[in-house]
Amino acid sequence: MDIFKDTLILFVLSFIKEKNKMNIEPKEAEKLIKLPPDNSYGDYSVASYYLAKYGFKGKPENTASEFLNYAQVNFEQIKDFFSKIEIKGPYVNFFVHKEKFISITVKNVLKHNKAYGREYLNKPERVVIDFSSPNIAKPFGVGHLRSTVIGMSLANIYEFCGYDVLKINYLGDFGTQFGKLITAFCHYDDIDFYEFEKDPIKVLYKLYIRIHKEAQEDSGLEEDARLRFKRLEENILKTKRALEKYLENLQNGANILRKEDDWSAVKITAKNKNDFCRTEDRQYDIWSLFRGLSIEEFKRIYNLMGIRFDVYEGESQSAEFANEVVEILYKTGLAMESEGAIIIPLKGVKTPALIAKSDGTSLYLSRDIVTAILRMAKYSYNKMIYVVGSEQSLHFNQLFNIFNILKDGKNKLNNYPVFQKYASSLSGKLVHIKFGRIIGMSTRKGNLVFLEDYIDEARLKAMEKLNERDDISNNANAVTSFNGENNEKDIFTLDEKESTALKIGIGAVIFNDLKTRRDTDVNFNWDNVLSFEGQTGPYLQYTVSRINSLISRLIKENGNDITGIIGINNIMFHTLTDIKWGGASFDNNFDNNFDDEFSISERNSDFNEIYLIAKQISIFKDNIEMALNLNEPSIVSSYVLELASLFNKYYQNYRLMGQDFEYIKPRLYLLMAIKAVLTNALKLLCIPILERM
RNA sequence: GCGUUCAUAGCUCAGUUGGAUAGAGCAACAGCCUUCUAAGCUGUGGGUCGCAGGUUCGAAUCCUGCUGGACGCACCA
Repeated sequence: MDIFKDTLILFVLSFIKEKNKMNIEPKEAEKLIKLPPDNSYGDYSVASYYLAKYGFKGKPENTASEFLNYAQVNFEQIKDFFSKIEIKGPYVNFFVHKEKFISITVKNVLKHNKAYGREYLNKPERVVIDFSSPNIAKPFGVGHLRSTVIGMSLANIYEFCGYDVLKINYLGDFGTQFGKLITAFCHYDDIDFYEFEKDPIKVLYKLYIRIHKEAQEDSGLEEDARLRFKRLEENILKTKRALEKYLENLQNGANILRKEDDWSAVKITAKNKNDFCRTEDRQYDIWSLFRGLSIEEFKRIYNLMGIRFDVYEGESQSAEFANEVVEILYKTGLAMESEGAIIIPLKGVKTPALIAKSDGTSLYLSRDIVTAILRMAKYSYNKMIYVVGSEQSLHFNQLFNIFNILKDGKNKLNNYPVFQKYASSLSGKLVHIKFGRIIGMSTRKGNLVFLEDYIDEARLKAMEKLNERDDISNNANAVTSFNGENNEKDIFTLDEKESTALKIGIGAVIFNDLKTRRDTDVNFNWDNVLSFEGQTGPYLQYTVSRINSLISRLIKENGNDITGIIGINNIMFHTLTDIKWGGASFDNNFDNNFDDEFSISERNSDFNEIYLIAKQISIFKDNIEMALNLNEPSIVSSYVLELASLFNKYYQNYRLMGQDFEYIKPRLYLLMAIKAVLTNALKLLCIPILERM
């Protein structure tokens, strides 16, 4: 909340009302207020050219002076907040009472603390976010990293803004490639089952590469793979349920578990492997095992990064109904035959949507149609967001267009009432949040990079830096011989050091992906990622631990004075350890009863720097809103970098330790406010927060 | 060929949705640790916003054309 801005908005609206008898919603008028590029121009300005929309037709400069006139005559109404008005071209610039601005802004943060930035929640609409979505039986590569971190961050932002968010991981667990993998598993008899138990995914990945190569020369293997996949699909279709009935069950909340959810029942060893491979039905069991092991592996990595999903789904779950849906669409004339395949012609899209192959089997697109419908029946969402790379734009364009057609052609589906209800309701509710590719990402050897190796490089670099620092402080000890009191606390145990290094590595990796706008391709460069200076995750983590350390030192030094301060306890003991990151648990406790009076005088030499910090803090909410509306986490990234930079400048230039308590007190509040905003922002970005580093 | 998208400092990117003098970070150079964590801070240099037109009070931003890159374009996902 920015009471200065809100006051100014109402003031402009009263001007519009008096002159042109128009009533405008404050929310709509927000655009009229701009922030000047430099605070020598003022603190807020009214851009008069926007007033043309509200009946002020003349030259912007004339409108501006008309408004200036009004503002001067009615200055009484806003004099509590503003001290001066100036006109400059089309802008009418307002200067705030800065001392007041600082204390109101800082107090506002401390009052809301962990909830700062989310005081006004949006309607509790349900949003499904579909992201990450790796392929099973493959190591988690960096290819899925962007979707994962952008999706997770968006989920956090939506949740922060009060939405009811459902995070879905839609696994790529279906397709002929898995027939190939089963073939490989059965074909090679030199599989090391000891290794398989330890790191099943790596073993499977190697098998896949091996069979892929060999199959190019041996068409028999291709044939075997096709056959095994067919058995797999048959197994799923054997127990196929009727779509109408199934949808009805879903909407009634029936929890229908399928067999693949209990993969742990399957245990394959060197001894019984052949039994599985030879039995037609058991192709399904083999695949089910792969799937289960993959999910377990993915969860381990997500856990490492502080990422959690509400639901794991897979394409295989939609495969069951794909053929039936294609059949319905064909029978009702919504789809047609072309060159033996089934298509849906689309307006505005040249390539018709292909929903079934000429051999009748389903495709990615048809399964996605099913998935969106099943999810609607199950979760009744207001909006579903697919966080998928921009190379799939055409696919989603086709998918969304199909739902427009199903809405227009609703009547043709009268024979399938439940299907009709859901299929026709999806138009306009689906969004494709696309992002650019990572270019030039390869290992030193030149191949696909696994996420874990990537994180590990960053982790090692962080470890190196931590060790460097140890060396420096050891040398310092040798020379000056500290009294040891603070020193003892500052030294990491080996465990702490290792977990810190890991979190720094993760912070570096995640922030590197979230700092640029989604839609631009990311040029990958090891030197960039492994540099922890400037606009990086570690810089932000460092800033937080630095501010944290300063706060605790100040509290320690001024302990007696501080305990007497009203309201500080609630904030002081808001330690960093109780902050969960990535898991998105946001505080709803909006009021800390913080009402201590304080101010920072304009006469102090650090006043202008403090004012700039307060200004940055005050625009947090605006930035969150923008990030939400544009589905763009990088807005939060830019914001938090700027705040960190302002703090670091202040920290470097003004020393607090050793000052009078009267001087320290308001600045201590400021520090706590900065810390609260920084941690709130970093949480939204899934950057691990460190108490010290 | 068609479609989508991008082009801003040597490099990586911002640029408040058409507004005031185009900003950061790396890298380069020059400084700052007996004092709150130097993963930091201060300063210097570095720009025909790909090119050419157009729209208007006003364009890095919108429109058209061109150049160059990325991605996609029927039985993969």
